[in-house]
Amino acid sequence: MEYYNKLLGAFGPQHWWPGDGPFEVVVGAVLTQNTNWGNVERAINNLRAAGKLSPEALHKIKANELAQLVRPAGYFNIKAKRLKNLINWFFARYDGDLDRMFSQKLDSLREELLSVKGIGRETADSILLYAGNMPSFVVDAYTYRVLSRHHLIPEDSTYEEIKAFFEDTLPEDVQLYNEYHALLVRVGKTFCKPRGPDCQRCPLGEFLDR
DNA sequence: TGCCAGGCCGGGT
DNA sequence: ACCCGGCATGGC
Repeated sequence: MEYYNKLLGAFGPQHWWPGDGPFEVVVGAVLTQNTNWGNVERAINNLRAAGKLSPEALHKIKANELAQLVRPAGYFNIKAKRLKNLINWFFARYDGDLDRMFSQKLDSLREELLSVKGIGRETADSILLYAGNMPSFVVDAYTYRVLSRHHLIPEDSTYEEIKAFFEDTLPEDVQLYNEYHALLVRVGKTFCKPRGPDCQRCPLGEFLDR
């Protein structure tokens, strides 16, 4: 919580995924896998312009046509398949009804999402938190890098361990999880580059090793 | 120009 | 149980 307050004080609210509706967040969560958000926005704009930004439209569209629309997001063939996998499951299991899906219990819904090919932990947690407003902390490469560089977690921590590190010590608050993750991405982008120390003026303090 | 981006899967040790 | 290559566009 102390780190959260430092980051919030340094950067202010990041307002991630506020509007646009939960379905767009679901789509964005898949498209942003290992990809810059700016490219994801282009892909989403393509979908919107083509009238394909709805569960029904994505259910009907063919994977190869979808791939061309999401091309700017990179890995477009694989992401088109992953989106189709998710949407097919979503209709088979929940009849394309987001409210029904998010009325499930968090843990069981998370397991269901993870069973869809192409939906891993971060994507599942992003959907749960940012689309479903469910308290599932999102871990990503920045989270790991920032925490391990500052020796807040062991180098060999797993995803689930890092997730538990936050969930076990923070109040279970959706808005807090939302903002904290966004702030960790922000501080990671600004100060914790993949290479080099370059941690001057980091709100969490400097680290000396790389 | 090379490196990086809000990962995940599948195959090989 | 890890480790690694593949997937691909756009910005700096």
